[in-house]
Amino acid sequence: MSKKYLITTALAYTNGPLHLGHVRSTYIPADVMRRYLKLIGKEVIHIGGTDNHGVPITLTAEKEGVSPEDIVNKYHNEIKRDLDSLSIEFNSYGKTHSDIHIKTAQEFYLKLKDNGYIYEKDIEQFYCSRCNKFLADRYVEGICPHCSGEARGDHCEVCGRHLEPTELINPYCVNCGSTPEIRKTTHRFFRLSALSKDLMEYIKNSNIPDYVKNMAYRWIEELHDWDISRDMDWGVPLPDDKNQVMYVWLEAPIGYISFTKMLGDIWRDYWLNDGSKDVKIWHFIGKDIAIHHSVFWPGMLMAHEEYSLPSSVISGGYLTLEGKKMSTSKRWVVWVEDFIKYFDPDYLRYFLMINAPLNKDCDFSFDEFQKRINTELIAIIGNFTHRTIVFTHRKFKGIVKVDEDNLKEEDLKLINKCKETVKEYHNHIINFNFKDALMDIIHLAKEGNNYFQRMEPWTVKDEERLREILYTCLLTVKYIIYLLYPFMPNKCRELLNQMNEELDLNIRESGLKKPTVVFKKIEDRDIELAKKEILNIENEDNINKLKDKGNKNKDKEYKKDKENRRNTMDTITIEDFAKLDLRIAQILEAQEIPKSKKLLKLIVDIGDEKRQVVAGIKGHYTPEDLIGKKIVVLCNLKPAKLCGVESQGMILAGGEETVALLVPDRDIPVGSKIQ
RNA sequence: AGCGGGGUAGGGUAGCCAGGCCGAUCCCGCCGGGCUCAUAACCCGGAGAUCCGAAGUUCAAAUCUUCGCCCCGCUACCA
Repeated sequence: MSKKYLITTALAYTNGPLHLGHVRSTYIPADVMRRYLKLIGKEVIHIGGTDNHGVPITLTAEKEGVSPEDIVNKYHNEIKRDLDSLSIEFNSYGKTHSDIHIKTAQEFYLKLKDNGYIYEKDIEQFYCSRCNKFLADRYVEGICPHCSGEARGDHCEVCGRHLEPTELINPYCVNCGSTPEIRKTTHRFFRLSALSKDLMEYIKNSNIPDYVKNMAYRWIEELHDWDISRDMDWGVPLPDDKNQVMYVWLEAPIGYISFTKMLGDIWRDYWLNDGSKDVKIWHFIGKDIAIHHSVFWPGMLMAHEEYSLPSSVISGGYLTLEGKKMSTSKRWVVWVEDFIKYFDPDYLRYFLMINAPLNKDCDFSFDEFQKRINTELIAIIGNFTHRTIVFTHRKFKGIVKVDEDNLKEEDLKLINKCKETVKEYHNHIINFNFKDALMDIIHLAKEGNNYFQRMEPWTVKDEERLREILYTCLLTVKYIIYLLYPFMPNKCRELLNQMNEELDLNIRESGLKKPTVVFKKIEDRDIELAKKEILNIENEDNINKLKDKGNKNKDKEYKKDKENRRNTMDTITIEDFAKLDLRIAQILEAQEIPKSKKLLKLIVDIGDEKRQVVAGIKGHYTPEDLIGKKIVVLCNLKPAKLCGVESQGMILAGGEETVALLVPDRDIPVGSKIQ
């Protein structure tokens, strides 16, 4: 094994906080690895940060009427807070919108230029004269010339064909709807194609997982040069043309280097490739950016010539939520911030790592989460550690130590199992098989339980023998804590604290604190509550299950709880109410949104302007019913996109099975304020 | 549509690349028994799988080949 390790995690994009998918595919595995390497005495640093440039951030900023910096700072802080809340630790955590990064990226660019990898070429791009800017591919939509379907930028949504954006029929700017013109502009290109042989060789010899390799090979077969400049002003300015910025995918990965530089001169030990270094660079990422990290980024590093190439790219699979694809816009997502209000962060770390092998897609479901925690972690591992500590405390008030030479065969058998488990676990971790590593711990705890059962320490009268048995159990507990620590650092610290012990594989004779339950069960009610409040669903099945159990008290409690929550949520002041801009509006147009089950798109007159509002009343009202109706609209609701359609307000309606719109019972003018 | 992954007992999942050790692994669930130190936990035993379908290669296939069916993800902000 190498001595030094540089672990990086994908730079989070600062236009939203973190959700469970992010942490499962990237941050938790990286932190587990980091903690493990540190535990076995390696020099390891974890470098991360946020990616702050690119078009989506400028759009969000425009929408919210603030500067891109404001958006970046807001989400940078939220993302870091989420990472902290899960005990994901960094040696350095930076921002790409920072002096050190901009300087590093510009130097990198100039080096590529000096080495002959950058050239200029005129290209044609859409330019929106109303928005006054060049439009990135995905901000132009139009009709596909092949199938007449709806196409976006360089890709047809209907037939799936790749298009040149300029081929689009009736193109329009997604932002303002006007027809963009084609303008010439001079872009910088990175001579990636010159590197295809070297890249092929590099990938073949690297430790990148096979399926990433396969993807990369296919990519390299048709390697094009890379357009690396953009006509906009939010980003890292090109050092040789201040009117353009670097394409984010060129600039962002350089952040791994910039943020290492934040640690001072030691950055050279990790990045400079002078042939003498024994450093492994591991990039933890989500599978969507595997190509960037296995082809583009190594290509950049090769062209630069001074830096080490990644040793491996660890590409995490995707997470679905309750069997369905996550979607931030459809709000089918669990944010880290919300999750940890209900459950222990260490439980999340455990679950996400044991649920499936890292490279596979898998599902997060609240029921599965509860089951795994209660029946595996708590019933097997937690039970063994707890029964050992409680029993020892009762008998001896402290940790007992004995001479290992006197131990019996059955004792040594368990201790041997501990030692074997350490080896197996090690192999699993360094091969990124986190699930298997956790299974090793479960198996060890099962052996522990088995031993405890067979030895029946509660019947043993001979004190010396009892000490031996408990010593064997306590030692096994220490092994379990040691191995579990990278996954559940806080719970393990708690256990060690109770035992008055250190994080290692020995035990000392010392006093035990009065044991308390460290791994607490997840109750059905917590799961129901979380489902309801996080996912916004009431799971009738599970509520029924509670009833079926005949546990009337629980049922009553649950109902009471529910009512309490309703009541506490209700009281607001008149000032709160005054924040709502509610007005009488008239529906001018209404049409169905084809892709959706519930939504109608309405154009409403709110007095001084017309608004597009999306309403979830399809099936309850037909578009014809609605036109001309006067209704109530909440006008100052933050705009949102539903099923891809912008909604600039909310109409008021009530009811569940039968839905009714709120309408004024006398005729009053459009635009009248509700108060 | 293209690309990637996958279909193994009630639910998850290992094995498949390097065919025989597979009369198929492990975790949960289920059934029976035991124990009472422990968070209704723990321990022992058991039942339960035409390894998606069809054809082929082979002395031998869950594992290789071909065809078909089905699921999921990516290709669009997003790991």
